[in-house]
Amino acid sequence: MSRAVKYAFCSLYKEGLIYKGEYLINWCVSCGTAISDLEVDYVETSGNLYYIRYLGEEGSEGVVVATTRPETLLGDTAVAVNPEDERFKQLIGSNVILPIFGRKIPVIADYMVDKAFGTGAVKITPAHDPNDFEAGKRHNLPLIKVMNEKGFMTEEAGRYKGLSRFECRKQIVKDLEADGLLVKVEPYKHSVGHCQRCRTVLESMVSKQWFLKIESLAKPAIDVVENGEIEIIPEHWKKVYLNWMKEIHDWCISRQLWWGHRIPAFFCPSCGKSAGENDPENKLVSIEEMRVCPYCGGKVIQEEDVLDTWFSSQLWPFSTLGWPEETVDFRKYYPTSVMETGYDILFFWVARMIMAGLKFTGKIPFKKVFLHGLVRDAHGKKMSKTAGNVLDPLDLIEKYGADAVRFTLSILCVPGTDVNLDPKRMEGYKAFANKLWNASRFVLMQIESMPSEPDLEKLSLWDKWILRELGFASKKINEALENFRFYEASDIIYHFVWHTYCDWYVEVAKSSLAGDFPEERKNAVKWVLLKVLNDSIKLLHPFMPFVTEELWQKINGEGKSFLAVTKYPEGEELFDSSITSQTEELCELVSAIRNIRTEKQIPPSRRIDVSLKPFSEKSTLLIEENINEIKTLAKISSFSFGEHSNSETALTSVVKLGKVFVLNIETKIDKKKEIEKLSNELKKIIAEKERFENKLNNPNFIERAPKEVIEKHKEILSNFEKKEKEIKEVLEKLST
RNA sequence: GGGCGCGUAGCUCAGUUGGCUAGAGCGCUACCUUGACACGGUAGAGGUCAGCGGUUCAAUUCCGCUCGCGCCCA
Repeated sequence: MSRAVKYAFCSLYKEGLIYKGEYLINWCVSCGTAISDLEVDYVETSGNLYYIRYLGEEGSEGVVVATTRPETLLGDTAVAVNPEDERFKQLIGSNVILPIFGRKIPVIADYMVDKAFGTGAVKITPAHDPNDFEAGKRHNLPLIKVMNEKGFMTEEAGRYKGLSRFECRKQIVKDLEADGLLVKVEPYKHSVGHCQRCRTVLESMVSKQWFLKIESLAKPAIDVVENGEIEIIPEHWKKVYLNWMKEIHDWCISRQLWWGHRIPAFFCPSCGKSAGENDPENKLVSIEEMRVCPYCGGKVIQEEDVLDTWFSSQLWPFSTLGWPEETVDFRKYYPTSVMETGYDILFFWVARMIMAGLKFTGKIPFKKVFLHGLVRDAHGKKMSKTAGNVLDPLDLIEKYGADAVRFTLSILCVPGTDVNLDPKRMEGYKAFANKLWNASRFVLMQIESMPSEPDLEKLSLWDKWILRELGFASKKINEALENFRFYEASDIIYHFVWHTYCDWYVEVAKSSLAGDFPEERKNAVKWVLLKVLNDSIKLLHPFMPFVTEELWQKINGEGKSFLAVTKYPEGEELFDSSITSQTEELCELVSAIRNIRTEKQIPPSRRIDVSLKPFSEKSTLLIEENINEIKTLAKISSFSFGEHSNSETALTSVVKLGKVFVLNIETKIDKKKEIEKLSNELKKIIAEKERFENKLNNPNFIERAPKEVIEKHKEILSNFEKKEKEIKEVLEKLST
């Protein structure tokens, strides 16, 4: 790594892309180091706007400037106004008198000045303000440094020398007041740059630092993202990336810290040659230790400064593979496929890896960049030690298990959104792991020996249904994973295992395994139970690696194979859609009966007799074929079909998605309550029905909407009509 | 100041080219220890999709404005 960093530095240097220069940098007086633009935190701060009069040359009233930092006036070398500002036109080119020092400074015209800010005139301190520094370069103004690296006033500050920047401000304000030059002070909110590391207010300061010329590196890095060679996911960040890259500034790569890669550059006290400044033959950098000056043979001294940590991090995709050596790994694995990281370091790291990759290897470092959100606390607050809301992953794992922690992060990983990590949520997924464990236990209990694969076409409706659902789930999970929709993939497998497999299929299987059925049928059910469980475990493995591997071993034989290396189920559409619709109809019926049980407060332990008013021959046949399962699921002792007339104790109904189940259950009913319930239901249905009627009566709708939509609407309408009719009939019977 | 994004159930969030009666998890209510599972089961309650206006046959979805919130860059 160290060698790669030196290599990178030296080669950039020899190409003339690294230079040392006087530059306005962000300086932290407390850390004693320069920091990059990206390490500055802007904090909204209440301060004051000081209005200060700079008198005219011949004692005229001159001009009033507004500033938040009066102490910097000591380093002022001009006053600027907007060239289009009528108020100051006649002043441009004349001089004004700098308060306190009495120095003459020019009034210059520059478009950077905002006519609406303060008085429309601003003081220019090129050595201590980034905008002023740029203006100073444009107008050839001298740089006067009035503050040192520790935040104290310099020689140039005259009688203020030695004061801290804050004391100096107080004193200056006092002195201005005494001279009658302080026009007014008004409270002012502005954002002030703070050091990300120590929170100290930063200074803009002229200083000698090492820089990397970035423009020629940025161009190709813009191209590869613009033309899609590198894909950023979610796409919205592409815009953010390009925006930043197109306004990129030279990168200040030196730091004055005691840790980090020391810059491999040297200077020679005897001949005065110095890397980055007057090194015409680019000899004063070296990957190897250098002792003597290549120009004069004198003893050289190495630069004390170290490199910004991101300078080495940018090499990561290839330096980890052995670069700058042409290793086997490098040849085999570079470029890599996916870079996955938090969006907060898109600029710090990702952008720089792309630039460095293109520069040093000539290739993109990765094909895709997946940016996930940041982990925050349960209510979206940034975790911080001071706020005391930090969650330690090891504590969470201890409490909920690594599988639950991992699954939770995965299901919360919605692209573009931060992760609000609520331990409560983890509890739910710990329960899920437990559920899976118990379901597996049940399946293993049923199976003494491996069932043989049955003829799929001969399977029962329920068997076919769960296999079909498994196929869908697998397919959707694969799609979701391919598109980095981890939350969706996790959600699908969760729902499938718990609410499809456990809630329905396992319960149905119980009735087949317990009943008096031929061995062939039982074998088929066992095979399906196991097949679906095995595939579910495979599907779940990336999200819950530990419990799934453990179960895999238990089911398929300890140490015989590893789940991690089995093929991930791809999923296919099995059988036809009638399997789904028929099963759904049966589930609706079961739910309808259960609903009545609850409403009529029939305890689960009590078996009941049910008769159902049939709605079609097909349905009747379907129900008869699956009567065993229905009886188990709804806890029914006897089931029959029949149109019942009125009965004091029996008639009731349940409205479900597409149907009205009119059931006779032997229990007392409260007619009044029943009528009330159904009337409410009827109201809702009529309202919905009318909505669809209105749409379908609209000629524009019929004309412009696509055919499928119209058909769908018609179907829904007819369902509502049927329901309305059924409910009305029941109501009529109840009220006679 | 410039840019980006977000306001959907009590909480945290899905809802992919506009088209079923807007979903999930947790929480909540009622009933239930039924031979895999109380870290469980069954059935429920709960939403004028922030507000206003526009485009459209049709808007949670597209556009504009307002209010509230967050982030990034100056």
